[in-house]
Amino acid sequence: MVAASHALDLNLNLFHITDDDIPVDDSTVGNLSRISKENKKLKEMLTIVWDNYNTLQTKVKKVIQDKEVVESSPKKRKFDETVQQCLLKRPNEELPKSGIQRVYVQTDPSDKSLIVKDGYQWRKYGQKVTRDNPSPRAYYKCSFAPSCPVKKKVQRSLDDVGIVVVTYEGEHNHRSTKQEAAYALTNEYDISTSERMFNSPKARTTFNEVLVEQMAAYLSKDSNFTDKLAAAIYSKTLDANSGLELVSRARFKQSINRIHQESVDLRRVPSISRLKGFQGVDTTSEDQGKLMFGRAERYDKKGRGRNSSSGNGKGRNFSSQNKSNGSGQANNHNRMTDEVEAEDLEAENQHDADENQPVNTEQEDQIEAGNDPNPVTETQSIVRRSSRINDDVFHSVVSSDTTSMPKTNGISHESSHISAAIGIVARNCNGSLLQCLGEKCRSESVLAAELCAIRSDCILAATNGWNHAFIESNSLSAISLASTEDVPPLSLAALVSDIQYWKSQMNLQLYWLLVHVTLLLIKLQKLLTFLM
DNA sequence: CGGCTTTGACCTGCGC
DNA sequence: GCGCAGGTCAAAGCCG
Ligand SMILES: [Zn+2]
Repeated sequence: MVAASHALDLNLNLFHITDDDIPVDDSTVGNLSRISKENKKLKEMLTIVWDNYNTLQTKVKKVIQDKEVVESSPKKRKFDETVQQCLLKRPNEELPKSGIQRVYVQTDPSDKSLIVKDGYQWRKYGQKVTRDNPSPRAYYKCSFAPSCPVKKKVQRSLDDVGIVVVTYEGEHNHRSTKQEAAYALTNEYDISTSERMFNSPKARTTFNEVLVEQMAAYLSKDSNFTDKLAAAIYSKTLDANSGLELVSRARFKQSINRIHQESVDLRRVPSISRLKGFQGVDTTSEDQGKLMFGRAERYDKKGRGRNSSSGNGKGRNFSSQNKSNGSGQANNHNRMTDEVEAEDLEAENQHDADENQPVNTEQEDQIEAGNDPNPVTETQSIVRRSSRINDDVFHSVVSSDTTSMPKTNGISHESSHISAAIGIVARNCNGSLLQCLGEKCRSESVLAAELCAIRSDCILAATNGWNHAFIESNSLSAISLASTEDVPPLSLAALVSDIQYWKSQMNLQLYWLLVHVTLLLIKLQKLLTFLM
């Protein structure tokens, strides 16, 4: 994330300064054009990465298909127990006849529904009891039918009731909903789109404002760049003033200090150890099943009410389940608090904190990262509650930081587990703290830790009933994985499944941070034009 | 009211 | 042709 490291605070404070028409020196302009170029490069890279990702995904799929199907003992199923659509175990099996694909999905045996979420929308058109299998077979057509010819059959395995066999027939001639979202992320949010957004007063919705503000807040973490810019603007102001002071130095200094302070505060916010009354949650891999268990239970409870008790032609009663949306929030909340057991921390308004206590953030960050001085990666994700256009709901923001480090002497984070710390902070659009919690997590890879962070964000959003929240991560891989309906790597399937579950339950949206970097840079450019 | 599920009826292919 | 099993249709009903 090169672009993210060149940050500029563009929040409202700074905009007030711009009203006074401050000139900018050439070095700043140079910086900006450089960033602009970098951003372009990043976008190109993104396209390449995305293509590579898809290629890789296809290859992985193929490899998995070639692999022999190995039954795992029920005891070993620590992730996938009771998971509705956890595509954990069974590799796909492409039947000789092309276009027919069989997928084995681990589900809760007690759950009689035959719903397998795979990112596409289906319309059920039949259900039959088959000869030698007690559980019925459900027939689905793609809801884009007749334009899309894909059909699928879903039936529990005869050998293992915990496994659902899904037979796909044909190929979709359209993207899935998740692919659509991912595509929108990578392609639609290009410069021109952003520019249109910011040029049109109508389109400049509250949401976009918050989006940019939050991104600005995120980027202002890099005090290095804000320092430089602030200094540049300040010096230019002094030069240009020549007797006529457009901005009082005191006011300007105050603004700069504020920027610093906010930058410092932003660094402080995710720091778990600083949070009063913080109580971490250890979600080591052994415990990961918990969350899913709760989820599955809840899922199981819903949609039971409307089964017709009459049998079908063959004299068998079917119970079926509704789609998995719109479940009760109160229940949701209880579950979450029961299982996560994280204490919601007291809100802390950081804008009130005007005292300028110098903080060596670099040092502190290292301390907080743990004893290991060589953290592998840092993930930041942000959950934002958007205000829907017509709702007068105030905005709130939740962000989380993950710092991962090798568990053992840092040989390779692929071969050994890593431990990660996840701090989650809820904030409103002003940056005021609303809620904090944190957890430790041990995962098999950095990517898993990133997914873990995203999942935590999802869970927090769900806990608070933040429908339509936005979840951001600077890990493209994690976002991509969570946004595609393709079969994830086995080791990540549970996490991905969890994220997708919450995503659909709460209508969450996953974003890659670069998108917002782009948005911010647009605004930055506009600011500079204005300044000059 | 539209989209989806349910479910009995109907269609089709196959073996005898 | 008949019976059987798998697959599909479509009317009725549910639900947001
Ligand atoms: Zn389709």
